[in-house]
Amino acid sequence: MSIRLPRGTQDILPGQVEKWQLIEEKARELCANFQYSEIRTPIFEHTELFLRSVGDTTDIVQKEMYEFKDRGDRSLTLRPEGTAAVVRSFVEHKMYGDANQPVKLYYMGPMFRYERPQAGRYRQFVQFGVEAIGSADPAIDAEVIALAMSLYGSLGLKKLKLIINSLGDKESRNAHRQALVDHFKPRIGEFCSDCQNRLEKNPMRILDCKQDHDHELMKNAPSILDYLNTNSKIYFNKVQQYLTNLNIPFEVDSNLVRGLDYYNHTAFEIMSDAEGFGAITTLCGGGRYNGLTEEIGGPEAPGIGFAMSIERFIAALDAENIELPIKNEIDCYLVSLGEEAKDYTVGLLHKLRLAGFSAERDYLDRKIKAQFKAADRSNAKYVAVLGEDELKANKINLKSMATGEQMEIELETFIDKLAELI
RNA sequence: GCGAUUGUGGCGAAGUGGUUAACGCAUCGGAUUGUGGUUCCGACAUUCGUGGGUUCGAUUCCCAUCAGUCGCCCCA
Repeated sequence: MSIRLPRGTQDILPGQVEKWQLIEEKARELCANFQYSEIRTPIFEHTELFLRSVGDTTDIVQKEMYEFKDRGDRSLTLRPEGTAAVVRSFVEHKMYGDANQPVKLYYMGPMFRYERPQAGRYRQFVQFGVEAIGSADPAIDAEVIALAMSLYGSLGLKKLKLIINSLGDKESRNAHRQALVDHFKPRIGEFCSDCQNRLEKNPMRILDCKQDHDHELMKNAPSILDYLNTNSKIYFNKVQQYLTNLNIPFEVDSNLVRGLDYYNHTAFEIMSDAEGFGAITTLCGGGRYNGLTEEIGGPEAPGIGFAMSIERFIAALDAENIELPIKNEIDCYLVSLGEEAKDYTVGLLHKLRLAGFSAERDYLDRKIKAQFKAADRSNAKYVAVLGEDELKANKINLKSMATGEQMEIELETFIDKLAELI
């Protein structure tokens, strides 16, 4: 049996990879306009980093980490998400001392989670993410959200839903937490075992439970929004005001609880509304993480960011039947007949390419008809035919595949002539 | 971790306890001795995910295993 790719991974083949390149290109462009710089961090980190940042009660840490020991018996983990590493790097390289503040970074690369693969879920997947660290201005929350929405918009996605919530600051969260415990505790026995565990560790995540979603205590559970203190309330209102100014429609959903422990204040998710998108609808998730830098051993530096999956981005594009402007054309395909002409095309082909044309020839010793078919299949604009006759006369026959028009050209002026035509 | 479902040529897809494993697309060759998207003709799976069992015989029945797909949990 031949070796197949590991479960939950995928090969991105020609024909698909162009979509990736286009999205990556757009993301970089947009980041340049928004003034975010790329940062590249390792694919793996010390396991400790994720325990401290993502949180050891989260599903990511409890059951999804690709954790391994290296030869020095160190516990390392393939990164399950990007924020932890970026913040680690921010602290490690003392970027809080940089002249430009806040520090605005983006990353793009593979993440790893040990899960059962299904639609829109992989063990290795690619995230594009952004982090703005060093500012607690609600305007930057809006900026980060606007960046994500703009990227989706720039490729034509329309059926998007932005959901936001505020988890408040520490004081608000604690007050809410207490209210939740008081609310659920008397009847926690009626909930699923997960929720029973959550009650003490992270009661907020009970709200996120789909199993107990219809329980009556769920419906009148205390909402975080009622427990926001004045500062948190002002902050959240500002974010909403800015989004409105930017003409970005959104919904507030007080049940939106992001899965990672480090979030506070603004949390948001962008979903696809497209039909046939499958069970997974979240394209992008993010939020504010004031306090995370301290968690990792640095000074205080409030941050916010998001991460989006490129796989899901593409799935959303497909679900909306959006054709991306991708073309793969050949300027000139060289058709040759006879040994001598074939030999000659080796050099001519190279010259064409160095002159800036995309050019190709046959390598399978095919008949002229098959060479034309190959040229047609690969969207060649022109086909140049070189046979014994042409070679003798020092000419080449150039044919436009669109019009069928043909002309005889002096071999010496061939490249110049082609340049005029294209 | 749990559940459902599928696994036949490059792709799509029929099929049966017994021998020639349909068909379509793609590809290659020819009709058209040097010209593309049409048409016609021809070629193209010692083999039905892998291992084991039942059987005189298994691609077809059973078991296991691996893999894909979808769903639950959770998430990007």
